[in-house]
Amino acid sequence: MGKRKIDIKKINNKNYLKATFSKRRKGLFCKATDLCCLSGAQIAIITFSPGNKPFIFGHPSAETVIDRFLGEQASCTTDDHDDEGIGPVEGEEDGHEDLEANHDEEDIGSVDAEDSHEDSEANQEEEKEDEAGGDGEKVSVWWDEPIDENLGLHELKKYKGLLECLKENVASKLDEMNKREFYTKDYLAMLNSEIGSTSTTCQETDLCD
Amino acid sequence: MGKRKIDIKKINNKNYLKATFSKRRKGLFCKATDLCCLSGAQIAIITFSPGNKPFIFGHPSAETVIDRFLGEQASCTTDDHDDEGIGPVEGEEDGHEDLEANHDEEDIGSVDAEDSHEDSEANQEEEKEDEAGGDGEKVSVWWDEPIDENLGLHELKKYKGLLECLKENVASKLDEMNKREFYTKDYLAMLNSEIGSTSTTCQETDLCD
DNA sequence: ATCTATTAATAACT
DNA sequence: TAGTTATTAATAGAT
Repeated sequence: MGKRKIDIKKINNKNYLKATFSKRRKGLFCKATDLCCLSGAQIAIITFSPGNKPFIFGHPSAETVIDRFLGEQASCTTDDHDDEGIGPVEGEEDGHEDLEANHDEEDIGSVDAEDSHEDSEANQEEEKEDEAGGDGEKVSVWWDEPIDENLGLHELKKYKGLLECLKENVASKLDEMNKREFYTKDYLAMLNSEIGSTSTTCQETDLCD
Repeated sequence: MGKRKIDIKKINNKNYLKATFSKRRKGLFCKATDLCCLSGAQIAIITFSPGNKPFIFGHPSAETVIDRFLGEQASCTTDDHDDEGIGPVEGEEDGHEDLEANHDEEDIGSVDAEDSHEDSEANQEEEKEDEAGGDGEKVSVWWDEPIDENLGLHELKKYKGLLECLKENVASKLDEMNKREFYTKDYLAMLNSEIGSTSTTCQETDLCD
């Protein structure tokens, strides 16, 4: 999708590698957000960059989705190939509702090691990839642009749109399933508190620019 | 990117929802694969569709990346906001090498509940989304198109390209770090056994068509 | 499931 | 290192 078609093979140039990883990770997380907003799907993405820095995406939170996955895996000891270690997920707890998140409360939480802007859920943090040596580890949640750096109206608008999107998503889910209020507790409460506006349905807030 | 710009908001039409989720999940996994191949990053994606079916992507395997993430998280009990439950990942085990996968052996393993083509790592499985009721659960790994369905030269070519890509990726990593041979055991061995060809660098094997 | 008009992502450049 | 542009890639709507 660039000015020239590139081969999907390992990039050796460190600078190009870093730039490409950053751009494409951002694009990946953006795609994931779109998918969450459009379908209400639960998605977690764990990425370890070439510099070994973790970048996490999660809706409703990485931990929630991971726990659910691991939980289903654990309860699925039926079929096994041979020695693949962990079996697949299966029709466990078949009719498990929609927002299956038997957790306490975490969200698209963001934690950061250098700055400390742990405020909203839909956080965006930019991690400057060091070198492959990878000594400084960080966790990035939901995109880049640390709030402290590009802090401005534009960023806030993006957050707002994102949160509103999640809000609508949760609302839809609840309406659809009409259960699991604890889910709302975590998000709608947060959303309403974090943002004092009404509704933007996250459509034109250029989440992916 | 379609014939008309759409709002990124919850889709209510069930059929459109399913179609969109399928298409976009495929696109998401494709993007993840590209990123893995290009940068050598470790990525895991856990998705629960609107029908509550899990679709898993992982390189080198979902479990590997998840374990690494959870491991770093566990060893990072330093900073904590308040009651967010789980803290972030931090500069733990700072200089941890590249292929940090203290696991036994799993890979982009694919497990499936209906078919049973547990052969290669870079597996692609198509899960027909049921309805939101979600009674039949499955695990999908790396794309759709179950081998048993579209089984053909085209699919094999795609697998081949994908595996070769992973192979090159692993090879690059090893060359770069020169350690963790167990990693190779899982993949290079598999790759060499699964595919009797040479090298395709997964560039023109249209992994994302 | 395929096809195609469009939009969106991004490689190269600045 | 962030922004711009030419192209390619993803995909919404239709078949």
